[in-house]
Amino acid sequence: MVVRDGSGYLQVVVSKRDVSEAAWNIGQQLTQETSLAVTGLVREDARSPGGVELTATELTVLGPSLDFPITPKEHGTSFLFEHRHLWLRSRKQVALAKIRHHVFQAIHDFFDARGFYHVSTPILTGSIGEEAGNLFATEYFDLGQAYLAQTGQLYVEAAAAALGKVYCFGPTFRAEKSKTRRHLTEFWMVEPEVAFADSSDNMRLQEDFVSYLVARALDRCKEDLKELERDVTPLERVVPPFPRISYTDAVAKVAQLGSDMTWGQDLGGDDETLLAKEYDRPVFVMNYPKEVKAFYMKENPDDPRTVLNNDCLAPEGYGEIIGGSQREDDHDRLLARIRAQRLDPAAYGWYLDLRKYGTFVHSGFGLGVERTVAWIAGVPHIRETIAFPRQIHRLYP
RNA sequence: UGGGGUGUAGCUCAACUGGCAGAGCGCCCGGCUGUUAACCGGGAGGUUGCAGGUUCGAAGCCUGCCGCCCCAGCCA
Repeated sequence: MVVRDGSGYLQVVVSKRDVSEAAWNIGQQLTQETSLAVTGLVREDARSPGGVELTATELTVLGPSLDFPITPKEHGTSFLFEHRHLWLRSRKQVALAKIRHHVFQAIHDFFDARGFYHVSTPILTGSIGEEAGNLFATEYFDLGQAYLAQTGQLYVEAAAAALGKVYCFGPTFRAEKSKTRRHLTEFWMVEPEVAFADSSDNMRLQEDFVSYLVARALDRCKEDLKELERDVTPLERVVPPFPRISYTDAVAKVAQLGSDMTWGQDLGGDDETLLAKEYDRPVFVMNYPKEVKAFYMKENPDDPRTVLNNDCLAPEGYGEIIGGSQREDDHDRLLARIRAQRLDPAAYGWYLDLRKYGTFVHSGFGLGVERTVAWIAGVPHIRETIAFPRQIHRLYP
């Protein structure tokens, strides 16, 4: 049999001549996922996977397990997600959980080593954010509606004025009715924000950051990547600098490759895949049309139809893992953008204040952790990269 | 929200043109075995998603409803 304690797997051999009759009988009755205590002798043995195994001398059942629903055969996704609390114990799910852990740890290590401060931004917010239609609403005492945060960015801009280099890292919520392999209604996003950094500085930080996360996974998750049968050669190519292409050039390029999109539209999922396939590492697409992007992005002085932003597209069809931009730091221009998008300036009073009292060039980005983990681990759907995914049709378990 | 698909045993699926509802795995009983998703023999297990309709006869055809999956949009 194989036992598991989280640190790894160990093959255990129960041999009739080495155990009491009672222990032998227990061994005969053992079922899948029984919780047990085993005492014995560790031996090298070429026949064991891993080369080491344990000859049991004592065997105690701590918690029996009858009719464990997840058998070693095939199951469909609906069934597995209904039993997510038990599915977590499967080898591939354990490997994914470990990769996720190391990515989380690497995020904190990267920013700490570069002098960033971690700031906790609120999950309950007023109506401030990007698009009101995508917010989860709840009652908030006498103050009316509150919403679950869909970004910490605006808050982290305020913190950057205090601390220079900051990041927030937490769950974010989008009430989008999205049903694709790249979407969850609750996901984790890390959002750095840097004072006195422009759009170019921002992309340099992004390529260093993404490369660091990949390198960390390659270093610490060898066994887990192997368990998932992930071909790591594409990951080994992920080193700075990443190629940069303007939105305008990207449109021309995907048109050449057969897409029918035109200047002014956002890049669709197919367009992103088409473009990403042209490169052997993540690629930056810069300076999108103003109309398809958020109000807080700074206008591009060289081409006022566009803004100083960038997306970062992961290779192998994993799509957008980062959206970032230089922020509009001029009070009057920002106010004009807020009005142009028919947002309520009163709700953004504090955000406008940041431009009123010692404004400064600053930039930042948001990286979707589940998308990043899915790409690194090579799994087709991001819902497996989080222990209990929240999707439009799933709230259990 | 739109397009496509799907729903049959605990699980994964089959069942020709509408003609006796089946297999593998799991489970139970027995055997064998340094195993790797072990193997061999036997057994139990069904309101074919729900409601109605057509028909001598419906898992299959028709109508309505429900669930799920994939893709698109939105985005990270």
